[in-house]
Amino acid sequence: MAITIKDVAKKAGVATSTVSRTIQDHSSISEKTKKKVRLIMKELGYQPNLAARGLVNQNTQTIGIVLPVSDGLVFQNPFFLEMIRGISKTCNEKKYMVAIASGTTEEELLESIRMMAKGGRADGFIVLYSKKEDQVIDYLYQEKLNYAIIGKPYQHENEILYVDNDNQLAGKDATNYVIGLNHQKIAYICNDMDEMVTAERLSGYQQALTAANIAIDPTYVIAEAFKGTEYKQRLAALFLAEEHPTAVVASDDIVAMSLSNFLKDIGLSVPNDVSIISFNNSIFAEMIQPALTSIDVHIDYLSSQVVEKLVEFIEGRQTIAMKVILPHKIIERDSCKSRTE
Amino acid sequence: MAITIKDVAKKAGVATSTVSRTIQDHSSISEKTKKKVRLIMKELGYQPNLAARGLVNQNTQTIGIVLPVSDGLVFQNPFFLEMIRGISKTCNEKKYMVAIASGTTEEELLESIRMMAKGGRADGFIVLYSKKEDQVIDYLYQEKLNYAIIGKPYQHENEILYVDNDNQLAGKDATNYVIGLNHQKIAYICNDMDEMVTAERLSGYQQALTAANIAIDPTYVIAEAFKGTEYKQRLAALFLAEEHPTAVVASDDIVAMSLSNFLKDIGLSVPNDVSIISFNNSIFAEMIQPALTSIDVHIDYLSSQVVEKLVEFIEGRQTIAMKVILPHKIIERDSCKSRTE
DNA sequence: CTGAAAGCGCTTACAG
DNA sequence: CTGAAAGCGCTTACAG
Repeated sequence: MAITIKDVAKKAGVATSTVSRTIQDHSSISEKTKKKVRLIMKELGYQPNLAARGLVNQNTQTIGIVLPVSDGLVFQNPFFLEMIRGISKTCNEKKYMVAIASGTTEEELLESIRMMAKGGRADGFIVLYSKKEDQVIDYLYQEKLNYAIIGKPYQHENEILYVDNDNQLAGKDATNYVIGLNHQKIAYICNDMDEMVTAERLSGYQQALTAANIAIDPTYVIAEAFKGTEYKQRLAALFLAEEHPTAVVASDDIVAMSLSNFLKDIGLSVPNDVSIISFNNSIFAEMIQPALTSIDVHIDYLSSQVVEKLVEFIEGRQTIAMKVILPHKIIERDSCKSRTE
Repeated sequence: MAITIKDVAKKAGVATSTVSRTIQDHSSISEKTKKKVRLIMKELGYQPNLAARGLVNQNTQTIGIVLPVSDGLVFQNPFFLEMIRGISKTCNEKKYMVAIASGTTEEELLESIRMMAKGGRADGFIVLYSKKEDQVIDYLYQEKLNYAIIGKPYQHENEILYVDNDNQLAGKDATNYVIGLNHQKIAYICNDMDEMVTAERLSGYQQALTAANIAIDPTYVIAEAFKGTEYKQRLAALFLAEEHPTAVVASDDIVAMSLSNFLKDIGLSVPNDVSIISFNNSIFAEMIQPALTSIDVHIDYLSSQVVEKLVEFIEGRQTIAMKVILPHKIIERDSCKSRTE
C-alpha cells in the first residue's frame, strides 16, 4: 500500500538496514550513500511507519492528555483548551504526537487510559487536574507509568512529576491585594473543594487574613457546585445581609463571572459594592463587564514545561520527579476598587 | 517487558494463534479453550499491543482531530473544546482513540497531519473548521485520505463527507427572528469572512432581508478580526450614528459578547437600544448579561454524527460521501426585545 | 561503511 | 477445532 523502507532500499540499491540508518542519520553511513538514499526517499515520498518503529523501539512518541471527567459546564472552561493547545505546540516541536483521554465517568476514563498505556499507544500522560481520591491518578501511580500532573498531587507529592503555580501564594496575594484596598470583609468562593488548586488558594486566603488579623468567618467561604440551588441560596444569604462582604476572592474566572452576574441581579454593583479578584486570566476576564482583575497563571509555560519534563522522563534523561513551580501575576482590570470610609 | 500474547499462550498451553483468535472471539475456537485462555489473560492482566495489531491490520483505530491554526483569542472558543469532548466520547464507545493535530502555522499543522497519516498513526481525520484556501483541507483531499469536515466544504462539496447545520437557514431564521420583533435596521457582525459558517450565515441574513423587502446596506455588514482597531472604528461609525442599527445578528457568541460590551461602553443598552441574536449557544450566552438569545447548533450531535460517519467510511461500510445536516434551535434569552414605535 | 538475519507483538491464510 | 509459519514495517546487534 503505502511506500515502505523496502521500496526505498530496492530503488536505491542498498539494504533496508542502510535506509533505516540514514533515516537516523547514523554516523556509520557514508555521506554519499546517505545523500543517495535521501533523494530516493524524497522522490518516493517515503514517510516512516511509526507503528512499526514503535513496535521495535517499545515506544510510541505520543503523549496522552488526561481531561477531567466532565460534569457539563466546568468543561467549557477555556483553561483546558489552552492547555491542550500549548501541550500540542511543544509536542510538535519535539516530534511527539498528542492523544486525548477522556471519559464521562471515571471508569470510562480509566479504561481509555489503560488501553493507551498497555496497548502501547502512549509513552506518558499529562493529567490536567489534581483532585482528591481520583482513581486515574492512583492508577497511574500504582502502575508506575510515566506521567505528570498539572497541579499539586494530593498524595505522594514527593514522588510525582508536576508543574504548578504556587497556588497558596497566589491565594495569599489575591487576598492581600484586596486587603491593600482596605477591604476587611472578604469572602472566598469556589466551585469544587476537591480540586487541589481550589483548596490551595483557599488556604492562601486564610493565611492572608490571619496575617492581617482579620477573623476567619466560615460563612464567608462558599464551596458548592456553582450551578446548584444550594449555591444560590448561600450566596443570597451572604450578600443580601446588611453586612455583606465587600470583596471576594473567586477561585477562577468562571466562578467570578457567575458571581458578578448574581450580584448585579440582586442590585449590587461591581466594583462599587463588591470587589472581585479571580484566577486564570482567561478570555472571560476580558470579556465580562466590568473586566476582571485576575491572576495570570502562565498557561503557556505550564504547558511547555510539563511537556519538557515529561519527555525528559520518558526518554530516561531524567529520573527524578521534579516539580516546576511557575510564578503568577496579578492583571489589574476594573473589578476591584479601593474602599474609603 | 509488558506481558504479551506469547506469555498467555505458554501459560495456557496453546498456540499464540489460538490466543489471538479468542481475543477476537473467533467462532472456530471452542468455548472451552476460550474460557481457559480468557482466564489466563485476566490473571496476567494481558492487554493487546495496539501498535502490533495495527501493523498487521494496517489500521490504527485512531482518529485525528484537526484544530484550526491558532490566532490567539479565537482559540479560546469553547466550541472546540466541546467538539473535542464529544468526539472523544463517541470514539470511546467505538474503541477508537483520538489524537490532536494542531499547529501555529499552516505548515506546522500540515506537517503534523502528514506525519500522522503516512506514519500510520491515524485512520482518518475530523477537521473542526472549514475555510477558504486551506492547505490542510486541500492536502486531505489530494491524498484521498479519510476525513470529514465540520462545516460545509468550500470546494468539492459533493465528494466530501461533512456534518453541519444548515447555516444559511440558521442565518435566515436569526434574521427573521428580529424582523419578527419589528426590527428593520439589522446589522450582521462577524469575525472572519473566510470561515464557511460565517459566510453562510451572512448569506441567510441577506436572504431574509430581501424576502422582507428590507434594503441591504453594506455598511451594516462588518467582517473584521474582532480584536483589531479597524473593527472598533467601524463599529463606532455604525453605532454612534443617529440612525444606528436596532438589531444585530452576530456570527457567534464571542462576537456577540464583545459587541455587547462595546455597546455598553458607548452608552447603548442591550436589548433596549440594540437587540442581539447570535449562534452556538455556548457558555458565554448564559454567562453574559443580558443573557444572549443564541442559536443552538447541537454540538453533541455534530460530534457524534461526524464520528459515526467517518468510522463507517474508514471501516469500508460506507463509501459514499454523505452530508449530515443537523437542525438548529433558537434559545430565547434576554438580548432581544420587540420594537414598538 | 554496509548487509543478512533476527525480532518487536500481533494476525491470518494454510494445513491438519 | 487448533497449530506452525509467514509477514506487517521497522531496528539493531553481529559479521564482514
